[in-house]
Amino acid sequence: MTGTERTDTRQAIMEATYRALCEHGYAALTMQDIADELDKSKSLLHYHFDTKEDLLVAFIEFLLEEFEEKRAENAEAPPEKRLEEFVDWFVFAPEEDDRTAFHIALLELRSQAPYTEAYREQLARSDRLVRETIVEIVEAGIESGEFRSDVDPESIARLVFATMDGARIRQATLAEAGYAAAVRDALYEYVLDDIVSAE
Amino acid sequence: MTGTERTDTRQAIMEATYRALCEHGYAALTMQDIADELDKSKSLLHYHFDTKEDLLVAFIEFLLEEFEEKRAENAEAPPEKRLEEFVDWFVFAPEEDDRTAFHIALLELRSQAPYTEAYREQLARSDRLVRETIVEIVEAGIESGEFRSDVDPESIARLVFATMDGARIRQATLAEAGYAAAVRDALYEYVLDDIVSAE
DNA sequence: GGTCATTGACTGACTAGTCAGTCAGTTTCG
DNA sequence: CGAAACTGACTGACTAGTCAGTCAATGACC
Repeated sequence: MTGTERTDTRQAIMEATYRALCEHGYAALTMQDIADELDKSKSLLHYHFDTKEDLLVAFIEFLLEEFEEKRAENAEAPPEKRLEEFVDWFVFAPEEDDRTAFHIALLELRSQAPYTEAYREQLARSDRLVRETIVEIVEAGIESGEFRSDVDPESIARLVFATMDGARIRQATLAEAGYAAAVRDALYEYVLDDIVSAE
Repeated sequence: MTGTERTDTRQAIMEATYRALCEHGYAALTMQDIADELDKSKSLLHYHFDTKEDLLVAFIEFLLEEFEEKRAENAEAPPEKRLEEFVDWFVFAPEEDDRTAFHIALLELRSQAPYTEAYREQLARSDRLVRETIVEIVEAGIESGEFRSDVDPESIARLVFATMDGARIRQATLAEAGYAAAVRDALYEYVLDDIVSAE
């Protein structure tokens, strides 16, 4: 049972980190903030993770595992619906504050990736994972005849991902509510509708 | 001359800030770093700007003025060329390190905008400015018959801007050289070529 | 069954370092 | 001279990481 308990504590630390990030953001995040959310001492965090960086790398890994689970869930839906769900996943949080705060914190963290190789590696993994997900959806759509067959799934994946990522970032940093949704609509109008419509 | 000198010193501070940002990034930037680049004392910075935040707000303003100048320069070129130049401006720095480092620092700064209203205001101004620039290009293209007339310039501007911004951010944070150029190519293939080609 | 050793989880007090901002003064220059 | 530009020494607030030690649970041994 000790093994489980150790995992429990680490799980609790990850969840406390999530809450602390939402509340304070990444730049202002202190080990004390996480400890407060956990209702344990700061020393405990250092007992489980040598450094703050180690803890946060573990946190990104934790997020990736969650994404992988979610991805497996709706892998069986029809491509058009999967694509729509995926795109909407970005626009999410019309006013769901928690999620917006979290995305902002994640952007702050991402902005440190150029200086921290461990972050960069995890984020590169996440980039591959998301792009592969889109590629799979597009390939499935082409195979089933729902999508036009003369498009390159890799190119589309890159385009869709960059666009929605940029839209979400601009919305978050400008605090302008409708930004991401407006870009999503433009993405559909000028790109995705053409691809989805039968040839 | 005092007025000019004051401007001179402030100009020098802005340039030193630019260099310091490139070298250290935003998160790690200290007033001392800027003072070192300026070859003056840290106290002098506080003589001209009350706080670090004030200095950086002035720096964003300085950048905006530079962009406005540059924008005015090639306002007379044909729309297709202006659009291409604009998009390429994002992709810039295939390996021009200075510029990449600067964009990373700017991303770090942008990631603090949700917490700092003064940053947010300046960035909102910059967003409007860039989008208006694209809108103007597209409108000019429609008027001259070079672009398709059934597109909404505002939508296109939003789409192009979000896409290229996202691409540049992903390239910078993942340290993957070809990312932005690949997205640019996809953007042309699936969006811009359709718009530019005569109807 | 009771005592003793061991271990993992956890804490509080501490250190060492960083950095924005202050202030009392000096230099420069018109 | 007088004002603006500029400096160096200093402070106070803050924070990651350390360390000696507490406590409860587990297990070993007689």
